[in-house]
Amino acid sequence: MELPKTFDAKEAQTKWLAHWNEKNYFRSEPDDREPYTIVIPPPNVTGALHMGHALNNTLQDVLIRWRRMQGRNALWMPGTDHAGIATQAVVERLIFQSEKKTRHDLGREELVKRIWEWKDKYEARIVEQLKQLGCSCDWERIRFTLDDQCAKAVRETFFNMFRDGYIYRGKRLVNWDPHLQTSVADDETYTEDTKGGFWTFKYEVIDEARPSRREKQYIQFSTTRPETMFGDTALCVHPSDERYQALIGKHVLQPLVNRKIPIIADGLLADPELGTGCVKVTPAHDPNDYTCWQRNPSIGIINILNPDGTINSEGGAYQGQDRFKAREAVVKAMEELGLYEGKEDRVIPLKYSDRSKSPIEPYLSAQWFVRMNGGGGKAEGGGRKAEGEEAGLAQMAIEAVLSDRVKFFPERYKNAYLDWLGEKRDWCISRQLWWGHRIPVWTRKCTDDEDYQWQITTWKQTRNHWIGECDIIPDAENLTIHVCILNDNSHSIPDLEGDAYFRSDEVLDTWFSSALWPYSTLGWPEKTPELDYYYPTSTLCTSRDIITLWVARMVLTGLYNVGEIPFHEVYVHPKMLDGFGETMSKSKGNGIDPLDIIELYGTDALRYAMVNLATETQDSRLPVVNVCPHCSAQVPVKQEHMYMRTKKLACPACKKEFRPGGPWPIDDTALPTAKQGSDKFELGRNFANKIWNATRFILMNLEGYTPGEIDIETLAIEDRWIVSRLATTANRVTEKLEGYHFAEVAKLIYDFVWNEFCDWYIEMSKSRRSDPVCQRVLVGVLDGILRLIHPIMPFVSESLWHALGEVAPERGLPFPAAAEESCCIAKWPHYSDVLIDVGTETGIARMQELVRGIREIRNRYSIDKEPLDVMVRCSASVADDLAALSPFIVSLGQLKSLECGPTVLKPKQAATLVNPEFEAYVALAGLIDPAVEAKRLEKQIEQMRKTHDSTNAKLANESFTSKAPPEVVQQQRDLVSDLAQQMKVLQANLAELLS
RNA sequence: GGGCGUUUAGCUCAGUUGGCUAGAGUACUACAUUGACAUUGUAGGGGUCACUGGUUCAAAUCCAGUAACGCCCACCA
Repeated sequence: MELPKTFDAKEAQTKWLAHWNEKNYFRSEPDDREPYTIVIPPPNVTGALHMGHALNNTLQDVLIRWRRMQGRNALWMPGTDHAGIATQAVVERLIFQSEKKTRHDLGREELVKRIWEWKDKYEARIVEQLKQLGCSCDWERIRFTLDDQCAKAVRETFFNMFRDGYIYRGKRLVNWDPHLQTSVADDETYTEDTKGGFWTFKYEVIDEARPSRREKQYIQFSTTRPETMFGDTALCVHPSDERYQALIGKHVLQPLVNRKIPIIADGLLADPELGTGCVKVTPAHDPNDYTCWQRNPSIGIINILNPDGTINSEGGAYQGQDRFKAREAVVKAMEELGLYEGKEDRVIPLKYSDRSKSPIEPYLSAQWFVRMNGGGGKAEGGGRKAEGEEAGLAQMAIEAVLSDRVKFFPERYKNAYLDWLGEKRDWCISRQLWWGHRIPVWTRKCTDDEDYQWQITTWKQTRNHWIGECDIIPDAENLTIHVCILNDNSHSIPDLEGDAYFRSDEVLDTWFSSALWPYSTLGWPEKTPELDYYYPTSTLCTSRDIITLWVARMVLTGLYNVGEIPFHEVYVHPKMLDGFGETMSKSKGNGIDPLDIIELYGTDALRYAMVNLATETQDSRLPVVNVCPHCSAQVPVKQEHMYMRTKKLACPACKKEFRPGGPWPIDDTALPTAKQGSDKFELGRNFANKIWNATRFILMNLEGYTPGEIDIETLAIEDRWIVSRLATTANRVTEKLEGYHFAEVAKLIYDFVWNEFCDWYIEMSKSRRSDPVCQRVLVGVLDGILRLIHPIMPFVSESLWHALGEVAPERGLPFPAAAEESCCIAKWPHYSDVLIDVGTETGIARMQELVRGIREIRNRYSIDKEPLDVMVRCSASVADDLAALSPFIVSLGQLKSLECGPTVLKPKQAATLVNPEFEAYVALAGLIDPAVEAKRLEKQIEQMRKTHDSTNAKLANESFTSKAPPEVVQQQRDLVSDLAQQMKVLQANLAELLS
């Protein structure tokens, strides 16, 4: 049997993807085994997967494949996220580009239809990419956060929270676009430095004790937005600002609307260093003032704007004026009143709407919230409550982590989670969008109080009987009634609408449905066998920037809805940065397309690189080069190529032009685009090829292979060694996986395969080609390697698994067994500690040191091939060990002769190798230049002396010998005596050279 | 401004509870070449562990401070 000379990644990917699919290996259904479950962080359907996804999903697949091999019933639940604003914005932009139509031109139904079409296309693309990555998801279970089942879960959650009083109607400042008359999400806005002003005015202080006092007292304050003055409900100073101590608690007169407003102290709002140190408070039109009002609710809050950006009736005479016109008018009026103190020009960061490019107004608007703090307070008996729910939803989620029921890896990320939840800020769940779960609330604006009362009575008495489960939130202030019904049915909606209850236009925050993901995907609210079996899931694997938005909310809703945490462990992986230490993003144009990498290096190489850079503490940089599409030369990427500023580059090698690689929005037909590459991926590709060729070699030398038990007692030392190293490695790999130390897993396997198995064991096996024991060991170790490598590099391992299976279907250490039909379902290796033998490992290490020393001397004297004579002076027991390995030392060191023992004669001209356990003399008659060799020896001795003397000095220090642990002191003593011994040998040799 | 990180070889990164002469990969240099693998092999050079103090017999490692960088959150009337 002979394999091709190199591993063909593309061929293997095509072949095994189809094969695995056909065999249905990744299907999981509840059974008697212990489950291992991961729900995928659903990628947004906004576009293609990027390297962050490649990292995230590779790590999940490693965990899933590993656990599957361990015999767990492994389910990786796949799916995608509708991603509200992000998706809607992308589709809207595209429609506008191609058809010059806005969403208002299309209408809600048409836009949503278009987005669904978009979703179908991109979901398919994402699934295809995940498959290309080798992800072993149970694809039959794929879900979407906006599908019917998720909608059901959303509806159930919303209804329950509504009924339990966790959902309430509240006011909140939103970004209002007066031009489009809609609110916009934060990420739909951009901030631009804009010329503005910094005006200083004064208000008159009302002296209540002596109202007739002649001399009026004023207080100055500054603002960038004079027109909001009608909405001022306070002035604010810093509590420790000495200038204003006497004024705190007094009132001033707002002259334009003749309102008396207080002077308050708030250290969070007022900055004594800025302007006059006094600031006006306009809660309805400024986010900071708004939070100030929340801290000081007594000051009140007044909205002065109409939805179109004109001043409303609160502005008195200014009603109807546009806000910018009003600004000038206000300044003029204040000036006329003698209350204007001056203006300086200032550049102000101003928020604009992405869509209309017009300035955003912070605008007070009614929204739906989920209460985070305290019980809902509405559930009377009957309502099912999770344990600890009285303390509030946030508190439940906090305690789940504090009690270690949910564990974070690395642990430090639990701070981010706890800090954020600790603020217990209510969660605004309504969004003024069209793409998402529509809020299941119908609202009636009642005509008068009588109507309002009648409606409430009706609800209580009759309507809820035939509409099904429903609940209401009455709003007496606005004579409004909100109804939430659990299930739409044939008569409920017409009935409601016939009675002038109209459904909310708004949709839910996209995180509301994501928050239910771990159990909505398993069928909740139905009591499915899946929910019972797989929930709580095992591991959540995510990136740190959504610990708050997503992880915290999953824990919270999981406890509320299911009464149980959603996952036991949260693994937070590092971020991938570009070569300059910046996060990769589309707008910067510094992203890398995983499909480029797969194309150039293969999936296994990509996966290896991802695992290898998933270190414990650090984010990882990934410097890339452009691979010239003409000649494949590697052209480094420079920072100025980012933001897609560089449209073309000339290849320094072939002088032809190309476009730099990256996430370009459109294809350029005129100029070929470079693919991007990196040596990080070469490492993985080379490694896959190394394993391929090691297998290739083994398969070529298996003539006459018979399976059989390995008796470790009678094994040759090198066999004993590699078996011991395999057992050690496998057991450590398992440990590292359990702790999510992915990079160390990659390294352990790489080192074992390359530096031990290939570099040494296979080399040693070459002189024993037809030895059945050696064949069994080779096959057995290779078998273990393929299993170990499979979670990281599934394709190459599967290819080799099948190739090996043809020749050696029965194999194993120490007992042979029939190999499984696929590496996917092969048993994860675990070797008994009996196989580990430290003594043998040190014996081989000594041999390796000797061989390396001989090679070094060969190199130093440029002796290519000529066989050498080597004499090793050592103790009798070391001599025995070396004798057992002497054929290998002779062949690996290309020796003519090797003599070991306590009393060997050293030759006159020899290069010396020293070691605590032996001295080796490599006979080099006539080849040594005594002067050069002497110089080298002197240098070596000098270095030894330095260490020797400093260590000796340390030992002479009594505090060291008394305070340091005895084993450390002993180590140092041994070091000194070893060095002394070795220096003696070298000096003797030096003397002989010079004589 | 608050929080969390990072700073070790030209580059990308390891370095467990402080303890042998600080490691790997890559790049570089020299040599090798038909027998598993040039996606290779053998060897070599390359480090004031960001800086300053402190604790300790002993600091890359622990503590404090400084500087630079990154991320998250808040904010600039």
